[in-house]
Amino acid sequence: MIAIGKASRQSGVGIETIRYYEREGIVPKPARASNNRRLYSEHDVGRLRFLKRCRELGFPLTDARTLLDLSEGDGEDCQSVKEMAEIHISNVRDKIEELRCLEAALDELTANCDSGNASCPMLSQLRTAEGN
Amino acid sequence: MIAIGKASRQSGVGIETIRYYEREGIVPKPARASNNRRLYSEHDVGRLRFLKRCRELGFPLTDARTLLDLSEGDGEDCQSVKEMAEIHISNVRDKIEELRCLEAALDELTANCDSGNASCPMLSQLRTAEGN
DNA sequence: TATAACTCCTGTCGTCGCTACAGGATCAAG
DNA sequence: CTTGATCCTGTAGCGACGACAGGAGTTATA
Repeated sequence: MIAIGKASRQSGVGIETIRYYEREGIVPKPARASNNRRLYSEHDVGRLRFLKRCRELGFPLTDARTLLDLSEGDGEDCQSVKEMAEIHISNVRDKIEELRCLEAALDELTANCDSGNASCPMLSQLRTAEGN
Repeated sequence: MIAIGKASRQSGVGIETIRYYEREGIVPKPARASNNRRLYSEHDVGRLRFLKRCRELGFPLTDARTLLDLSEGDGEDCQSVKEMAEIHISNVRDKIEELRCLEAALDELTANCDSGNASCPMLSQLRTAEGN
């Protein structure tokens, strides 16, 4: 059983974040030492690592929580997992598309923006553009 | 001079958002009618539209504010505008790249996820994966 | 043994850009 | 005169933490 600092280092989840997960009920309350300090087991650290990976994959915390629950429950519901993942993938793809449009629009706006210009073409576009 | 609801409709910026911009000092405090209601001029509405377009282009609000200031100041500093825009474009590109990596990782994780599976390959990956 | 330096505790506020109330005043139309 | 739309101020909530403050306990060094 290790203290929170070590659990943080071993899992890659920040100390404040671990306490936040506890407050939010994402992870169960850990054991406490006689001096009131939190004590984590290997299993607890594993949970934190699991959550970390879900977050790195961009899952919202509520999804991460659900995935953790699915992972710890008996009879893994692969179908539910797949559905969640596919919704998430679709959101990611939408976001990519949105950002590509943004990128193109910004490129176009700054195309004629050069240091020699007296009046900035980007600003005048921003002032006068019709709603897209 | 029009009331806030009309200004909202004409600019596409929500009423609460307009008041928020005012509180934050993004736009100057508008005139007030004798009944204490805000009154907006054409120019005020133009400012709101300008901000709306900046936000649609993904600029953070502080940048939008700076762009607005540049736009209203005398002697437009096209160079500054370009710099801000290029930093923003670079952020957008980074984000796209990040999301593409995510997308690939998610695709791989869910590849073997089928309804017939007793134990979910995605969950077991999440449990055992080495830190990337 | 004294003290410094570290880790931990609880609790609260700040981030970003709004959005959604609550609770009230005022206004326009029928 | 009543209904309903619009407006006002002020505050709280979102997501997912991060950064304190202020205190208590622990470990390492002189």
